Amino acid sequence: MEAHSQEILFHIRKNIKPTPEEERFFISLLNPAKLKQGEFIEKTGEVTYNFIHVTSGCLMTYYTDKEGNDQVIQFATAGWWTGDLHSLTTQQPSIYTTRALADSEILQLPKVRMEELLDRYPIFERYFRIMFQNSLVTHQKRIIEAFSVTAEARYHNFQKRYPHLEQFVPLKYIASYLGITPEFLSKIRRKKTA
Amino acid sequence: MEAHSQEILFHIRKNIKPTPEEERFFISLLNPAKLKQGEFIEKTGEVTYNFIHVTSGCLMTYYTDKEGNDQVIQFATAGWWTGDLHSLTTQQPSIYTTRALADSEILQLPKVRMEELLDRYPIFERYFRIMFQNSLVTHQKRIIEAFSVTAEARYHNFQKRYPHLEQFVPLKYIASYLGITPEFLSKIRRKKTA
DNA sequence: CGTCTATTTGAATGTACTCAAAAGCGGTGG
DNA sequence: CCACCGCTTTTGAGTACATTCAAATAGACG
Repeated sequence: MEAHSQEILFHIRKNIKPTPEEERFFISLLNPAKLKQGEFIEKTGEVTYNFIHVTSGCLMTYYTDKEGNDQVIQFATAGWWTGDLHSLTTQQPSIYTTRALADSEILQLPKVRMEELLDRYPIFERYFRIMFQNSLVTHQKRIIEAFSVTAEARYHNFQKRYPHLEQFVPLKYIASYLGITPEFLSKIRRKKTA
Repeated sequence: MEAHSQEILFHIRKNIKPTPEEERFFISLLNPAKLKQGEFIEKTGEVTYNFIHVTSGCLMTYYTDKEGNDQVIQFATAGWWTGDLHSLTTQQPSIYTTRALADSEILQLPKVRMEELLDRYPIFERYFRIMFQNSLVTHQKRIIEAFSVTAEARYHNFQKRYPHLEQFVPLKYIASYLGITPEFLSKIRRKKTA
């Protein structure tokens, strides 16, 4: 079994305790892939066929509105799942784009394989239930923050929460994630450094 | 079987097809309750012991920050689940308050009963997995909207999406849900009516 | 080294907030 | 049935946070 598989099993075992057979089957469904920095894995307008697990590197998912402005929804580093859940579920064209911010390794779980998995071994229903539940809690907090905290405070919280990301994520994407313009983020940073 | 039970089964059957025995067991775990308008069901600082399903009426969940400002997270009408998932999972004190906006009927699913249910009938893992997955999609869209759309447009989207809510929810709570002040919502409304 | 993109800076502007006060509305008691 | 009280909603003036636009500077990559 490869390093890839060990990585994802490590994350899964934090939440559920599958049998060796369940683990083996799960791993057998995954398609590994490597992405170069800047490479796209899912594009707006296309249907999403895979749920994506990040083994190494970093991916970002963003929404592009009619005016062409990008809004970053998520940065996904090792151990995270990413992609467009809505498109994956409904097989409608995706409203998001996902691309690699750094050279990355991913594992792709195709929708139909995922359904097979869940039908055969319901313990994985529990796994994804817990993942989504935790993610929901995080999303709720982000909504609160968006509405009740200034951009400056949001940036400082971001730095505390994801210290490693600031190292290599271009500031304009961090600005987008925080819901502000790159210019304003620059002004916030000047203030702090001064 | 009471009206209560039929209501919740109706919603569950949209997502999964439980056996009669599974349905019977599920229903047996629920504690019905009635709430008067304004009544609290979960309070900040207290641990959440129940997952709450709304059968009729309307509940709202909000976060109160250090300055005492309320931020409405969710309105829950018939067919919705509500409460503080984080507190329910971790048994840490809740950061949210949940109260009835109108006379309401709810079904409470205690945490320990929910765990029993999920251990015994994994089909309910699927049910909650789907619920959380759908909720996540909605939350992502709300984050996008918070950051990339003006308050005026958010209000109009809200009107389209929840036309029935505006009938009886005080405007100040709608303002809070939209992340704006009641004063500013009033100004938006004046503009439209004029 | 030159080119392309990311980041910074500054001035003018706009969106939404704060504070204070008036108006509207619903219930309750005399 | 009306008057009063408390709470919600509206209005207005002044202000603050964040944006837009334009341009300069800095970095990264071939």
